[in-house]
Amino acid sequence: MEIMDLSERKRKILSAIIENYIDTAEPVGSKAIAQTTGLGVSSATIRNEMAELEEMGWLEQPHTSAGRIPSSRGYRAYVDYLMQRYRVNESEMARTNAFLQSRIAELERIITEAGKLISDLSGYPSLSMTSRLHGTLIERIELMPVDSYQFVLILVMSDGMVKNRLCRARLPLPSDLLREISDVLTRNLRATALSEVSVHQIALLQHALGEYDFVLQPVLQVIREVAISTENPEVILGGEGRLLEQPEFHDLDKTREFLDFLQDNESRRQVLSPAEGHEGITITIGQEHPLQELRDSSVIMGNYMLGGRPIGMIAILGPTRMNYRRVLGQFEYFTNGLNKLLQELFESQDSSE
Amino acid sequence: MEIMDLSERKRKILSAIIENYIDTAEPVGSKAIAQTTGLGVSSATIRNEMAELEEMGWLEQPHTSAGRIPSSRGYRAYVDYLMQRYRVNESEMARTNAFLQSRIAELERIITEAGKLISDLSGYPSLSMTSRLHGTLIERIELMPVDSYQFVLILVMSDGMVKNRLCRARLPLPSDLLREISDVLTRNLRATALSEVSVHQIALLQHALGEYDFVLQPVLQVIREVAISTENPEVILGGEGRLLEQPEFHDLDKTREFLDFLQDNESRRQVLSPAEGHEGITITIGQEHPLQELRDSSVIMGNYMLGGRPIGMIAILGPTRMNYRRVLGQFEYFTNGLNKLLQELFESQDSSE
DNA sequence: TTTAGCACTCATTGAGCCTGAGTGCTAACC
DNA sequence: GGTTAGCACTCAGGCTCAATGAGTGCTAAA
Repeated sequence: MEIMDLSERKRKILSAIIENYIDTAEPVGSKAIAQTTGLGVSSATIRNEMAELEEMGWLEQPHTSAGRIPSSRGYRAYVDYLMQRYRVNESEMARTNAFLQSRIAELERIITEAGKLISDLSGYPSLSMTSRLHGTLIERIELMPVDSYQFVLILVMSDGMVKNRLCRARLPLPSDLLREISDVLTRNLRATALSEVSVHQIALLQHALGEYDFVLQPVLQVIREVAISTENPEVILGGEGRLLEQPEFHDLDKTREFLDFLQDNESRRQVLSPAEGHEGITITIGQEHPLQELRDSSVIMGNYMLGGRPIGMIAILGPTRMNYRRVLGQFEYFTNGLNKLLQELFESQDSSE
Repeated sequence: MEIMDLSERKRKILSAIIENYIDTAEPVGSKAIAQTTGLGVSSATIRNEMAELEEMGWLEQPHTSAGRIPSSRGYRAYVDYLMQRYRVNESEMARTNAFLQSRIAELERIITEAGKLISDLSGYPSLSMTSRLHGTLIERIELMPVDSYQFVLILVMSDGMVKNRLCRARLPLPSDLLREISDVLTRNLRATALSEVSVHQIALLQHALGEYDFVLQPVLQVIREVAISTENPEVILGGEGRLLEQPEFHDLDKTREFLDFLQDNESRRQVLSPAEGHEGITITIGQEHPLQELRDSSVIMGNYMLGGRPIGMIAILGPTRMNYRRVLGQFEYFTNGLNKLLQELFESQDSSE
């Protein structure tokens, strides 16, 4: 039986139960529904309807003499069909816009900062990950003097990503020499993917640099590190403390177990796995998630693309009783803004090539 | 009465009680002490000693028929005089050394990463903060091309700190033009403190850059942002979830309150305040800390210096029952390594000027 | 000075009971 | 046929109360 085949009244009752349960975290009784929904029928009628809704699998009962709580299927129907749109309020808009306008132009950081913001707005913990794709190439390598023995190594990638590192030299390096070395490095390594720097190239460089070949060591190390972090992106967890605000995490032992589980980067990546390849927003509710550990949780995930390539993901984690309406509203508002920003960025990049 | 005026036996008993309590988080009884310490006296004797220790203020009793727990004063004596050194084990050494050798040369990051490591090793949450002092000057400003409309702005400070930002231009900027602009910027702003860039300098630059003066906007913005973050350093909290592993945080409401308190950056800075100006390691136990919120907690703080200037702080947060012996051992081992590394860095910087 | 022994205290635990919220069902009503 | 009032029933949560046992202080003897 599809949700839309139900009577208007049943759907109203189901929505009311879900929203009430989301608010209170307590099983919802027939009396409360009769009073609050204004359907003009008695609690007995509601009881009959509720019994049917349970039989059809939209609701569950923790024990005989308790009220009803939504099943995963109930939440799913709510999220997909019943829920009304949440209007993001002034202050949420303001915070989001201020964030987007600040244009923290390093992509890595924009995503992790965005995770914090989302966690702040929603009141649930968030996960965020930047996935830099293999397509990006070395654009430039520059060594800039700090003092005569120290220099900053700067690696610029074709998509504008920048890595820098402070290095010390065995020999004094005057700035014009550094500039020369930078040119040699850039000429040899430009347009190479990070993971494809060849032995041949290295040998050439070693030859070209002569007694200054020691600068190759940090250069290659940075390249290796960036390549590795590209393949094993770190997923950042923020606002974990907010979990405690949810009554479902009042069981200390379980909560600790759950937080332990979230400590591990590999686990975090698996939390995000259902959204892989899905553009836009993905939601998993309760058991829908492949991970056992998340059977009592829901995850709202957003995948961000730049010119067809995935560049990052943000997710919000909450109990299945999460406030889908509000959180989705906030998430969508943010996602739209960010995507517009990314779009602009992409177009400007595009038009200039 | 000073702790060292006590009899050898009393001190042994006090140590044993503290260590037992640190392990179990349960009040310690006379029988347990009689059995485990091997003093060869009966529990009755221990009882007499314990009663005296309590009278002198080293111990407390939660209620008449319970065992004893250490007072703040007791912990203090333990930390200052009684505690034996903890020998850092192989694996802890290995992790610490690997970390230090990786030489994450950006100071900002070394401190925050260090916070994570310390939290991992100790099992308690950690705070970390980089305090860049006002002494540092602009060393160089470089604009590097990404494509014809985009460039990376790189700000290098005299202490090797680097900030970068991806910028878009209104006009195409060929690379030799960018190089020229970089030279103009660097010549005009070099050796200026971030907070002291003058209106005069800006006017000069504006004049010199002509129609390309739009690049000034991002440059000045980055300078402003870095200046602000210098004065209001962010204190980073890591491993907050580990608090839950401590039985003293089994009271959900109090724990949530505590975590809320730690959400605020200003509070975090106040947590670190007792270590300000103190080189080396500072410990506050229970009520010793000026903050009311920390009356049941202890804080171990380390201040890191480079050439006489404070450059960062790391702290571990735990219940007063924290395992001082182990944590201090780990903290000291790490601090020594980091200080040696910083020392080297400083010397090399020094010798080259 | 140490110890054995005893009376006492009190947090913790579990059993038993009560209460109230909520249900399902039935019979009457519209 | 749908709706409702009413009633018997269920069960989680909160309460009291007694039993348990870990631990203490004190005293008298070694």
